[in-house]
Formats: sequence, C-alpha cells, structure tokens
Amino acid sequence: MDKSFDPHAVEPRWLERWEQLGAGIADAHSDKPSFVMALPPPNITGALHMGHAVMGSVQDILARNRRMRGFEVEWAPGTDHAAIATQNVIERQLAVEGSSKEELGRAGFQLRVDQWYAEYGGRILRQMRALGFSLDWSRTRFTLDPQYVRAIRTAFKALYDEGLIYRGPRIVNWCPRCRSAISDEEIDWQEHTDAMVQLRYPVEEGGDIVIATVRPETMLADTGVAVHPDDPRYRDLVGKHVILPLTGRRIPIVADAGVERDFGTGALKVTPGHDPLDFDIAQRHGLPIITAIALDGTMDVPELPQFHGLTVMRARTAVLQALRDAGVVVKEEEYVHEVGHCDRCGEVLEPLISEQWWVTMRPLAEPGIAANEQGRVRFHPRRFNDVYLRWMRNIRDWCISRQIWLGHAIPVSTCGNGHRFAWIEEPASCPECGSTELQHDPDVLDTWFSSALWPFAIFGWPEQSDDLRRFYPGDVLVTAREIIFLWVARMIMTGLRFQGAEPFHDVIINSTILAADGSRMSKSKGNTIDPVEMIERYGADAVRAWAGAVGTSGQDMRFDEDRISSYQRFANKLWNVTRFLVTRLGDGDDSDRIADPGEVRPEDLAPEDRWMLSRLAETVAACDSAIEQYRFHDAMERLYDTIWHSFCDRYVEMSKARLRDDADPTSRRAAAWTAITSLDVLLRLLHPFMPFITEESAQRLPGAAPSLQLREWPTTPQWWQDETTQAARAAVDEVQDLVQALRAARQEAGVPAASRDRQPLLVDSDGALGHAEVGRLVESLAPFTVVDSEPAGMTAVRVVAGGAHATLYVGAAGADDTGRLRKQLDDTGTRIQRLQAQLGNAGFTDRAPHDVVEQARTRLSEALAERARLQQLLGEDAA
RNA sequence: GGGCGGAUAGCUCAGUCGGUCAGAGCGUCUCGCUUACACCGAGAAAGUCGGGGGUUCGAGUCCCUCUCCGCCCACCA
Repeated sequence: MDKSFDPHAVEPRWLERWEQLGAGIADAHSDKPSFVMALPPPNITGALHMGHAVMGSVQDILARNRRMRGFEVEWAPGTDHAAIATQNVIERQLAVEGSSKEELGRAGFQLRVDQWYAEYGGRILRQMRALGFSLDWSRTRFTLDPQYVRAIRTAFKALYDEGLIYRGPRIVNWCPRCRSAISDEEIDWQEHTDAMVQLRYPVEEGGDIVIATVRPETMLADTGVAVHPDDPRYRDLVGKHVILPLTGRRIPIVADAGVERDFGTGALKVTPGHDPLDFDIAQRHGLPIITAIALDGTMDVPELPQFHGLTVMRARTAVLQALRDAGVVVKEEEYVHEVGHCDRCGEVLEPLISEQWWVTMRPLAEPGIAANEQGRVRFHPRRFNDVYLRWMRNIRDWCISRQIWLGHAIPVSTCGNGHRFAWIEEPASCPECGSTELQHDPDVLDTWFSSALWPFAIFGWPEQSDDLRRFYPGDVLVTAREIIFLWVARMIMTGLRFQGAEPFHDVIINSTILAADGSRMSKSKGNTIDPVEMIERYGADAVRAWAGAVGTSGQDMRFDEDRISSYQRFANKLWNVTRFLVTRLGDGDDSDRIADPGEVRPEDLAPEDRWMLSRLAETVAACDSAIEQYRFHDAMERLYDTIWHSFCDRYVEMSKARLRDDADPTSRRAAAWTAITSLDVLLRLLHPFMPFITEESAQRLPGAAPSLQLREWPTTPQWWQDETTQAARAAVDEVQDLVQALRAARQEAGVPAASRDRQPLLVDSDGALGHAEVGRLVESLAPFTVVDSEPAGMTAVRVVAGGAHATLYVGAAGADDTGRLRKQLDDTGTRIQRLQAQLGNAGFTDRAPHDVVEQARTRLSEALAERARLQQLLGEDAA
C-alpha cells in the first residue's frame, strides 16, 4: 500500500467497479421497499458548479444509506433543455462567430442546438459520474426525449381540454433581447436610480393636474389619469378630461382605489399598454389601450416621427426634453426603485400587451396547499413551508408561452374555419370540421412547464409503465432554494393533478454556496468554483465530505477551500490506519489484506476493546438519528471525530502493544478482532459520505464484499452497551483524563511536551481497573514507565485528575507542583461553591428536571472527592 | 412596503427540549521527523455568544427593542 492516499489512482477503479456491478440501477420488480429521488436535472448551459456538487452529494448520502439499509433505490438522473438559457448561450456564441440564428435558419440553428446538447449534456453527466454519484444511469432522461415530449403534450391537452389553459391578450413581462414573454418568477429585480419627474397636464375644463412618473416616454401612450376616490385634492377633477401634452389626446380622469394617495402627487398617469397596474385600472374603467413600444424595445409612434424608432432610453431623454420645452415639467428628482430584468439575459424588461398562453393556477394550487398543511409534503428546514404556502396562497396565472425558437412547440392548431384544438399527435385535419388547412401555434412552452412533469414523465407517463407504478410517488427531493416556486411547487401541483399523489414527501433545501468574500457566485463575476477542479486538487471524497458537512443547513455558506482540504487529510488518515492494520495483521499470503482473526469471546476483551465498542455503538446511533433527521453535518462531524480521535488517536494507540507478533495470542486476537470490527463498522457508516476511500480501505478487511454498497448498514449488538462495557468505558475514559493531566503537568515541570524520555510514574489510585491495567494503559498512551517505588534523586510531580491520581518523577530540576495543585484546588473550590449554591436553591431543586438535579449532585460529589484528594496532598506538605 | 435568515475564537462554521454549551476545523504559538500517517503527534493561547432591556431558580438558546449584513415577496407610478 502506498504511504499516502492517492484519490486519482483509486477513483477511476471504483467508478468502473460500480458500473460493472450496476450498483445504481434499480429493479422495478424487486420485492424490497423502494426509495426514490429524482436528481434536479441540470441545465445544459455549461459546466457543473459547486451547487450541483453539494446537491448531488447530499442526495447520494441518502441513496447509499438507503441502499445499504435494504431499499430498492431509484435515483434518477437527467438533463434539462433550458430553452431560453440555451438559446441565449448559443446566440452569443454565434455572435462571436459573426453569425446569427437568422442567418443559419431554423434547421441550421436546430443542428447547432443538437450539437450543443450532445457535447455539453454528455459532459455534465460525466462530471456527475466523476463525483461518484450512484445514479441510475440506465434511466437517464432528457426533457427533449420523444417519450418526454409525449408527456408534455398529454399534460397540456388535459389542462387545455379542462379549460385551465387559455390564450389571451394580457400585459406580460417582455424581454426585448430574447424577444419573448417570461413569467413573473423569471424576473430579476435590480435597484435603479432614475429621475422621477412631475408633469403638469392641463385639464380641459380649466386648471391642471400634476402627475409623477419615472418613465416619461410612456406618456405618449397614456389613456387616462387616475386619482384615489377619497382624495379631496382631486375629487372635483374626477370625470373631467386632460389634454395630453405632445400628443394633444383628450383622456379622462378616473377614480381608482389602486392609486396610492401618499405617493408622488397622488395622481397617476394611466399607461395600460406598458404598466401592469395601469392595465388593471384601465380594465376597470374601460380605458383604451395604446401601444407605444414595439417588441424590439423601440418606440412605435409613427405619428410622432421625432420619437419613432428610438430605443426606450433615448426616447426617455427626448420626450423629457420635449416636455421641458413645452413647459409642463414641474419637478425632477432622483428616485431609487426596483426594475425588472430578464434573469436569463439581464435585459431590462418591458411590460407590454401581447397574446400569450396562460394556466389558471388557483385550482391546481389548492391541493398543493392542502398537501403541505396536512404534512404530506414537508420542507426542511421547516421555515420553507411558510415560504411555499405564502406563494401558493397568492398564486397568479402562469404565462407558459415563449416566443423563441428553442423548446417544446405548443401543441395547439387552428384550422381554416377558426377551430382551435390541442393535440398529442399532430392531426392532418381539424377534428371538428375536417379542414386540412391547419395553422400550428408558433409559440413554444416555458421550460418549467416540462420540468414540472419530471417526477412522473421520467418513468414513462402517460404510459402506465412498470417503472411508473413502482417509482411514483417518490420520497425525497433535494434542491436549491431559488427554485422552490419555479420548480418544486409546480411539481407538487402537477403530481397531484396527474397522479393523484404528491411526488415526494420531504423536500430538503440545500445550502447556497457563496464566494469566500460572501458575494454570490456568478459566471459574470468570474468567481464560480468548478467542482472538478476541487476534485483534481483534493479528491472526490474530500469534496463530498465537505458537501455533506455544509449542505443541509439550508443556509448561505461561504466557500472555504481549507475545509475541503481538511477532509483530504481525513481520507489520508483513514488510509494510514488501514495500512497500519494491514502491516500488523496482514495474512501471510497476501500482504495487502488483513487476516481473519476468527471469533472472539467477549470475556477475552480488554477494557479498551470494550471502550471502543461502546464508542462505536454511540456513533452508529448518532449517525442513524442524524441521517433520519437529514442532519448530515452532524453525522459527518461525528464520524470524523470517532474515526480520527477515538479510533486512531486512542484505541489504536492503546492497542499497539497487543497487536505485536510477540503479544499474548488471546489478547492479540481480541485486539485484532476489535480493531477490524471497528474499522469495518466505521467504513460502512462513512461510505455514503466518502465512497471511494471507504471502498478502498474495506477491500483490505477479511472477507470483503465486492463493494460496500452491497453490505448492510451497521447495527450494534446489545452487549456493546451492557453494564460491563459501560463500566470499562468509564474506567478507560478516566485513564485518558489522567494521561492528559500527566502530560500537561510534565510539560509544566519543564520537560518538553514532546519529549520521548520516559519518566518514571507511580500510579497511586487503583480505580476500577486496578493498578496494573491503569499502568499498562497509561504507558500505551504517554511516555511514562510505571514504577513500584519512588525513584531516588528525582522530583515528584503529583497529579490529580477527577477520580485518579498519580505521581510522576522528573529530573532533579526542583520542579514545584504545589502551585499548580493549589490553583487546581481553587478551581475545584469555586466549582463546588457554584454547585452548592445551585443545589441549595429550592427554586432549582424543585423545578429543574430530576436528571438535571442528579447530574449536579454527581458533579458535586466528584468535585468534593477531587478537593479531598488535593487537600490531602497539600496537607501532607504542610505537615 | 411586508416577510425570512444571519451576527458565537483571528477565519469558516456547529451548538436539537432553556440545565458540562463555551465547541469543531483551519490559522497562531511551544515542542517532537516515536517504523500507520509531518496530509502526523503532544500541548497552549484565544470568545462580554452584535448592543440594550425582559421572562426564569437558570438564557448563546425564549420574548421585546436597536444596529449591521444577506435573501425572498410586493402593481407606490
């Protein structure tokens, strides 16, 4: 075995082995209980980022844990076509090449898209494989697969026929760059500082009214002025008309409760064609809608040639100047507000009127709300339940049409006689009148419409396949906070609508990884971290262990590379303790493998063996509880601590002498059995977190299985926690406390902390183990030689640690231990005082729980014993 | 404007029912290349738990309030 763990030599071997074993492939016909998760399909817009690594690692912890616990685990991978995002990426690429999608044409563009998906889709899947994710690669899906397309059309047609999908002119968030509508959830709000201007509109019947706006250019499309009905300032003006400057249009003043009296001047110009609130007001008052901005984001006002064709920003300046010239500008001031941007391309959105397809959400949301309220779908951390419910309760209709090239065509046609119908297989003629003159709807669907069907579409729906029957509903979803509305909520709604059951019962929101300076990671800032780079640097196990340790708090987490490297060292530690056991216990034939020590009788076990078994039992219980609560960081920390500090630093150190060739055979076999058993249990517990190193180590154990994934999850026999074991556990803990105190005292006495000179040591207390045993264990952990009598010519340094005390002897340096003992006595005294005060308080003894009071009593008696011992030693000095 | 989250050692973070909860890793300092591991070991220093009030026998933990960060939602133009 190599002296240090080399992840890059080991990882490919295991990836191949798992593949050969088909470890991740689920059997739809097995009689095991199933456990199902769908991996959130990454967008094929580039490479993986740290978020994918965290999300996937968290899921793989569960997948491997459940597999070892006897579940038929289906963890389904796939990728998403991400229409707008991908189209933007490719268009940008074309622009760099001096080309464009228009130049390529539809077919040429599609070719380009297919190439892109083939190249990057494959790359993303390979990256996830490199992370060791035990996904079911045999069921890899893509949202553009023919079967998947069928699912989308089936869902669309069902909702359409039910009347839940409709088409209509509404004000939408329009992205002039993507040339498409987007949904409310795809808006990226950013703070802008603009000028708020007040304009004086003359009232036809005399006087005027001053309105406030940050978008003066839209006044060209004003069709009214609105004030609050209860506003005394304007009550007399309601019903009158203003003459709109620049255009000369005569528009009414209306009263609408949607107007905020306290904002601006309390009077609002109504531009229904370019503002959502104004659109609503216009609807309520029957005001006409005028469009002044075209789909490309330029002014569309042919009757005003001085503005026609200008971009919105230029028009803003030009119109404002014209208004100034006309003398209607009353005031201009800076104003900070939120402006919507396209979250795919960053362009400022333009609210405008267009014909779009919509889904009526309310009837779909109701069952989704109930599912959460009744605890059938729960979010972790808990607070996300409220986030989900608030959105669901205020849900609005969903704009699902997009005016782009890439994506799923809306499966609707209109015939020459005006009949419109949805279809699953595109028909040759109109089902109503037989007309063959069919017009295919030009729009495509919002990508999230297809994603919303993921949990059942991947299993073959609408076919009633074996997979669908077996793997729906699933169990757990692990995903990022930012897509709770875009994706999670919609999956719940479609699952309930089309399958009659929620797609999962637990939703784990994983942490968001921020850059080291606390800012968001983003490609534009160039501060993203590629997980593959981290794997190259530290190994996949280290990246995954880190992900497990930080992934489930659901909170923001600053990226900390040092923390990843600490898990690389941990892997190396584990590797080396395995290597140690192999060299000590290797079988003769094959020096790379540990020999089977055979059965061991419990009565042959030494106290430290039982101490270790007791720790193991605790660790298994702690891991189980942590994993069941999705507190993976607890499990990871616990394993790190038990493996490094209990097993390596303590147990193996205490057992080294017994593991030598020349040790007593019975004792040696007991130590070997305990060490091997411990390592075996710990490797199995750790496997979901660090699959590669654990597999590689486990291969060295006697009777190793081809993969840990085929092993059972560890359980512990009752006797690992019985009375004898508990007693041994306490006694050995006490020895360790004594050792620590001895080392500190020795250093204080002037012996370098790391000196290997073995000082003589007189063990004064017997403890539960007896003199000889305590002496043996102390010698195993620290550089002391236990003696029977006080050696001559050396200075005694007395040490008291809880229930134990000993005297060590250092060179005649004249070290004085009374100062230290006095200080210890003082500390014990204050501890006693505090405990006595607490126990003397009736409020405490009466109201605190019994075990807490008992604990305090125990601590007090321990402290009293320690004080007595200290006083005794110091009293001898005085005498 | 409403809501949520965070503020704990120099740094990154744990801390569940209020009762050994003042913790880990990294970093720093001392000392040691002890044949598993220097990707290591032994030890040490280091925190008014953001500020202020309150509840309680007892508060990092519960309540109120303030400050500073971050996020989500929202039709104040």
